[in-house]
Amino acid sequence: MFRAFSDRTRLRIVHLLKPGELCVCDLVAVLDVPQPKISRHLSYLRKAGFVIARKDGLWSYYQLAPASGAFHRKMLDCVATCFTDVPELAKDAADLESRRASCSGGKPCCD
Amino acid sequence: MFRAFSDRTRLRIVHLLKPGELCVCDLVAVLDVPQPKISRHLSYLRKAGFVIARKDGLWSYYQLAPASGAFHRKMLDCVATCFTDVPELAKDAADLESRRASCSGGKPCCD
DNA sequence: GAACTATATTCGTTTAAGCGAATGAAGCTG
DNA sequence: CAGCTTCATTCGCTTAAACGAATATAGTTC
Repeated sequence: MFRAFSDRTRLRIVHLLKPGELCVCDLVAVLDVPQPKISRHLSYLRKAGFVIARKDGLWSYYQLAPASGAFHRKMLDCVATCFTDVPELAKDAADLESRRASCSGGKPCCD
Repeated sequence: MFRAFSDRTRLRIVHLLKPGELCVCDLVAVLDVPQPKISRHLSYLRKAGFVIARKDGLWSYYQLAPASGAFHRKMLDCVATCFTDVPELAKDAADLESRRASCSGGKPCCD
């Protein structure tokens, strides 16, 4: 369980997913890591029950899974606190914001 | 940070230390793992700032470190919740209790 | 001080995690 | 259908974590 959060990339993903669901291409663009790496970590988080996937045509959207128990809830709480301490994570959120602003269409812009 | 808790043996140690300080030999006896392994994990936890050591003659006593910040506090909170979910941890606590009963001296009994 | 006890550390090996590159699968578009 | 886009998965490799065995350290007891 703790192991799911013991990786930097996974933490960054969870952080970005906190406000709401995101497309895989958004994560790739904002975190600036190769797409297979993102998919691998998303798969890990999905199997651990921390995120859920939704497919819409060509795109896959991920969001945090609703807490499945007391431990899960505490865990998310704990992660949220951790976010305020790590500057890199704040930068990710800002990057996402600016990306959101630049592509205003209803569909994601993955180019 | 999360990585410190991502190991089964370390989680068991932290669990046993929750009620109060323990001697290394207690941990070795209760968890039934080799002494060097216990010492290695204690060293890990000490460097991560989660436990503190106290030496009294021939024995070393370890206890949980006081929370050093919001994140640390949440983390301990999270771990406490996790304990109720894992049966193996409950067994450890019971083993410690029975060991406590059998050696009633003021000093630990490490034989 | 010699033998013993509890704990810490080192060494070499094994095992698991994470990664890049390439490939596969599925849906869209023209 | 051909080509393109998004995402998932596999393969081989590299790196790091964890381990057992042996050894070192430091304090105790006789």
